[in-house]
Amino acid sequence: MDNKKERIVLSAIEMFREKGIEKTKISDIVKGAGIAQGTFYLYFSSKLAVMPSIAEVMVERMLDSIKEETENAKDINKLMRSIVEAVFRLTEADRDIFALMYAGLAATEYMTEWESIYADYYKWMAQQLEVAKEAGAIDVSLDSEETAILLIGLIESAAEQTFLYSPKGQGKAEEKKEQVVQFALGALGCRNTSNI
Amino acid sequence: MDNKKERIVLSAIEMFREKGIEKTKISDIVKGAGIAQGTFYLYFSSKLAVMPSIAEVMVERMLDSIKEETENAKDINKLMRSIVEAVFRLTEADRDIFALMYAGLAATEYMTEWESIYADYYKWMAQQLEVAKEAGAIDVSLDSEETAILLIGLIESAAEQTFLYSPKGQGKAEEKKEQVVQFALGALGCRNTSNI
Amino acid sequence: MDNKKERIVLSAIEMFREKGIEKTKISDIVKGAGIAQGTFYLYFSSKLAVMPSIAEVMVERMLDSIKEETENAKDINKLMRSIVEAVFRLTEADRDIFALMYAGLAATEYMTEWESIYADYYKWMAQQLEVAKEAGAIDVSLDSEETAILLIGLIESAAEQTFLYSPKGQGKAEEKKEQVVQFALGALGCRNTSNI
Amino acid sequence: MDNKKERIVLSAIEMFREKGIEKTKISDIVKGAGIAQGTFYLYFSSKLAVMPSIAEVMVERMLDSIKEETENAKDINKLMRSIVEAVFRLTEADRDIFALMYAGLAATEYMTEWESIYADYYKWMAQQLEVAKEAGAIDVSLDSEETAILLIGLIESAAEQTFLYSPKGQGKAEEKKEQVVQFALGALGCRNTSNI
DNA sequence: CATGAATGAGCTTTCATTCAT
DNA sequence: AATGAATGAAAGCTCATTCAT
Repeated sequence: MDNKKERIVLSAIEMFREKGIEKTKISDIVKGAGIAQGTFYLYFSSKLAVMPSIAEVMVERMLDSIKEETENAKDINKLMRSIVEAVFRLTEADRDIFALMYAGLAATEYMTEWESIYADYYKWMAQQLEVAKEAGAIDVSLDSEETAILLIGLIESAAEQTFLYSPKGQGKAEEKKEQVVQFALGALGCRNTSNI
Repeated sequence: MDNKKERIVLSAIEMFREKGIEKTKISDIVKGAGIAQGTFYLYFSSKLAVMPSIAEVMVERMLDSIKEETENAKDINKLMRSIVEAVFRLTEADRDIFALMYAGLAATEYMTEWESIYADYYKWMAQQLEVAKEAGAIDVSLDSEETAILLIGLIESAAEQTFLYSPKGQGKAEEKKEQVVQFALGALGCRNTSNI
Repeated sequence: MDNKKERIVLSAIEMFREKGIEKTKISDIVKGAGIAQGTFYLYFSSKLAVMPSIAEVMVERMLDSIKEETENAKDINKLMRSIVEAVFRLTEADRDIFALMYAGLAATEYMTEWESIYADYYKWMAQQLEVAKEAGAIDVSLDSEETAILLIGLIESAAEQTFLYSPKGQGKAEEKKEQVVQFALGALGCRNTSNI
Repeated sequence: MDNKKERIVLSAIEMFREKGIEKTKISDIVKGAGIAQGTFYLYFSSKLAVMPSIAEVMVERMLDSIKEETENAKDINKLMRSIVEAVFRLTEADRDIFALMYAGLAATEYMTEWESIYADYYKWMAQQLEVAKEAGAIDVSLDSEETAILLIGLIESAAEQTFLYSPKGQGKAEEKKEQVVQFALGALGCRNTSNI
């Protein structure tokens, strides 16, 4: 059943996180999934071919988490803070998986699948910006779609820089988050409102 | 001689770019470098251990190229445009190498070397912001160091999104660049000046 | 139904011819036969176990073709020419199948089934020789049975040498055939009659 | 060294003979050759790629043996007897190897290498026929080259039929040999001389 | 009788690493 | 320092075979 495919994906996430991509063997994945070696090949052609499925799961988790976090954020200021909060939190928690997602997708021909994987995420963010525009909170001349993409890229790169690439940056996470929020609000044309 | 080490790095860039990281074998690298199999191990302990050296070369190229491009940029507006221009151009030209750099570093324990590799790049950008502050062109309350990091992350993620992850995004590169410039200037607190 | 068995045999001929014995998988055969993987085992115990059935089909085709070709051959001279003609023609057309028959049978314990598969063929040839003897056309001291076997072996080996093993021998087929006919007639003790 | 290649070929002959082609694993071959698994692939790309080398060895052995056997055969009659004797003897002794040679070569793309492998054998036989012609022992109108090929094919097919394909034919080997000799001499146009 | 998803033993093949030269 | 033939551990992958449906 498709049950099997899902079990492979979840096991792969688990294993990649535990041992890294290079050191994870297909035999590890199938062991974790509780299926036979050959069964793996009925669903995926190689270890890296699992990556898009993993990314899908991760981005979905990310978006769910952000939606939850921003449930009570009524103004753009709070919204942005909540988003940054969620992204930083998840990047820290799953830093290894995010790293391997970038690695896995980048290392392969699957790279251009990114966009479709992020589609929902981008769309949601664009909708938030639309709402903010209607509320007169941000610059109405911004292109919501494109700005959404830039915002997400900005926040993710900051989170990655903090948790993935910086040996000691994690202590400064709070400052970093504040910086990103300010930077983002400025870019959205509502710096003043953000001064508290 | 150190000549040999350099030849290994250049050959590795070439091979990784041609065949991807996974499929590049040490035998390919040494063949390209014109040295013997065993010699590789006198300089690097593994395939991925070459990554930091590759990244160094690439970031250096990137910074050199940006410096050249921004030579005549006298105000923050032009400066930002020039930087975006340079980053987009290089990302497009060397998109495969950048992808593999992220992949290669992310896949390994070398990830935290990123920061030191980017150090000069960050420093240069911070200096530019200082200059802009002194000229009264941007918000003086910004932390130059941190803002530099965010700016670079923002621009790179936009370029990557355009050239690496988006199957057809390349046609919209000009629009994308303009968006990033506006976004960045807004974040720096000088949106109005950027209106042409 | 036995329909299924036949479809397996025909599909196996097709597949072996297309991809060779080694590279033909049971999955290929069943795909070609339009039946399920498991069904194969209801009729044959393995890939090579299909060989005798294939050989039967092929030798039957061969004998039918020879009979047709020799229908109007009234003297030993014409008969021999017609046989050589038919064997060469079929070997050329089905060279790949003959090769794989030898291979398939030789590679297994089924090798000694050859003889029973060839039985009708040998018998028919022996009868022809008997007729020729009665007509005083060939040496009456020959053992028809044994000579039949030798003749068939001779002609087949010549045809194989021409079409299977010789990269460029095919251009010389006409000469070859003439050589074989002369050789055979000589062996049968009727060289002079064959001079035209 | 080339020593290694030779050891692989000899071990392959040994193993194929013992266990058959299908059941012989590359690990068996390398074990027999006393080399490492990987070393095999420095010399041959697959199990079947060894076949031409095996065939070379076998045909060489065959020719050597025939030469030895025919050393004292002064007339065509004795010569033919000696050749048949040698071919039958070797086919019986090495029946399994001959079977696998046909199987192995036939099963692959190496089939057309047969001709070059047999070249020396054909040449030697043609020379013998030339000598017989000069001695007036056989029909001078025969094409030595082509007749040599037919003769070898005839004798081999008879020997194979006797030892490879016939379950109980081995008891009749002596008769078979006599039949072949008579058949061959007849074909060469010297039946009368052969009547003893 | 027929199916075909699942199996997993065991093969082929790779390729990083070594070390005598 | 440099070599590259040889290694062999270990991985990928196949595919004949089974068996619940």
